[in-house]
Amino acid sequence: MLQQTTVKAVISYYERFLTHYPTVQDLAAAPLEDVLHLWAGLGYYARARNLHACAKRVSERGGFPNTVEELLTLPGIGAYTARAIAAIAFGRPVVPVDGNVERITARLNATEEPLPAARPLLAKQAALLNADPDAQSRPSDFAQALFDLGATICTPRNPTCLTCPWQTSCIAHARGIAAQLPAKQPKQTRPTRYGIHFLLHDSNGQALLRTRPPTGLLGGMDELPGTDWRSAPWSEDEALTHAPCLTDWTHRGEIRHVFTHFTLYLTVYEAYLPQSHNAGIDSSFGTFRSTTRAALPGVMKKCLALTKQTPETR
DNA sequence: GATCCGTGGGG
DNA sequence: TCCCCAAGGAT
Repeated sequence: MLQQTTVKAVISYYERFLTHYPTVQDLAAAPLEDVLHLWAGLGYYARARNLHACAKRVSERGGFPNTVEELLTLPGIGAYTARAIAAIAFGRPVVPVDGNVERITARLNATEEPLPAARPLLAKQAALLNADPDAQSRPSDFAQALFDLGATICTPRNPTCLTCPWQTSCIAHARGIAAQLPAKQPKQTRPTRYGIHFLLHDSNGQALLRTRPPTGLLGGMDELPGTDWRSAPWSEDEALTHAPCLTDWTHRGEIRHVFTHFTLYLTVYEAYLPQSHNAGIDSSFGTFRSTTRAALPGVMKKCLALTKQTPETR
């Protein structure tokens, strides 16, 4: 959960997750659908799919591997997580390299090569950080101390070098360039995409929902039926030709959602099916289900939040 | 190596 | 409002 996600955002999800799945066997035995439901809103949903697959592997092999090499073979576990588990759970003297450790390392060594090209070099330099026997004897404490140093002192902006225990050995600080490191490659502009989605209620308080393909963007998550997300905006007439059925659609509003690599604007139409008409909708648009039981990503929760809202509350 | 993959908070 | 960044991994 902590991959690319802040502790604050994770905590409530983590606690709820462990309540449902106290052991790795519990997680391995759970349907992926339930796992995605518990993950909904946290983002990077491949992590949930990988964690579930990982639990199955661990359960099948009768326990967790305790070496970096074996951990690396598990789904969702890469160079960072393998070392974090090895150090924190199994006391192996390795240094997990996350964003914090990359930043600390770049500053200690005044490494000016920009990310991401500098990553292999920073990994080699970071592996030497625990050369001190005291560090080697407490791999878990040392790893977490590095995370905390990066989170509280050696921060991305305005690092508080005055209180840093490593100030005297930091080359970047000596040169007065700590705050500028690590350098980063300029990023490309984020494109914009547009889509239309339809919120159709039946007479039982359920909504028309469909499940996205198992991999890729929002893989395995649920959504309101709608159009593709394309670079050109949709006209109202064109949009309505993609509706699940002919009925009295109300333009309910628009939402904006920023993904990692594009910004999305969605227009939402809403309608209520009369009691006698909740059949005859093509299955490609989904099925009528409870929205509270669905695995809805943040972008779809925004769409649902538009229902019956007045402009003043928006 | 470059891309793809969410969401929330801080400055 | 906008940009940055977060206990990264897979393809």
